[in-house]
Amino acid sequence: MEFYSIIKERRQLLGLTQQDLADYSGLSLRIIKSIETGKGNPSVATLTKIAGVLGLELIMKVKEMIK
Amino acid sequence: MEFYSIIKERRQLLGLTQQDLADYSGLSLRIIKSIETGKGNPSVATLTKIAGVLGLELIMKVKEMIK
DNA sequence: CAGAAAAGTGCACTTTATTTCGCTTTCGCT
DNA sequence: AGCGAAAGCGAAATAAAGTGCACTTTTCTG
Repeated sequence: MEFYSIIKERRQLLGLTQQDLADYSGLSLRIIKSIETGKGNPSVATLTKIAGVLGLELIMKVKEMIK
Repeated sequence: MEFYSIIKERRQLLGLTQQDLADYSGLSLRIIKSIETGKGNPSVATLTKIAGVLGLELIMKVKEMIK
């Protein structure tokens, strides 16, 4: 699952509009839109702001190998 | 645990130098250094290149609440 | 169906990440 | 002690993220 779809789904689950997410995260509406449509390449700082609002966390872990 | 320390530890575990990681990921040595010292704010694409080399993955998940 | 709200797009602009150079410092090793 | 490899830092140029505005399209909803 891609970032943008996780963000979009989570936002909708919480009943927030893109404008709400922009306001609460302090990011521009424009960047929220581009990220959710998969056209953006957000920075870690940007993604972290979004994640904070949505109750998500960004983590890096050792990749599971398919057996 | 922060990104940069995970990257650094994983790189060292694999016996790679920063130069190796730069070469394999196609990123500049300079940016590898800044990320590992926590001074960078890389994009998802940049982090994904690094993760790919190190056998790591970047994921976004619902945050666990402390009970 | 009609109107409004939400989502998506294009452009010009500002800010910041990334690159590339070179130099200094630190560390492990014989 | 001294060598070389690796890490850290500075500056200038370039690539790319992020912003704000105006607009179109889609999706609610009444």
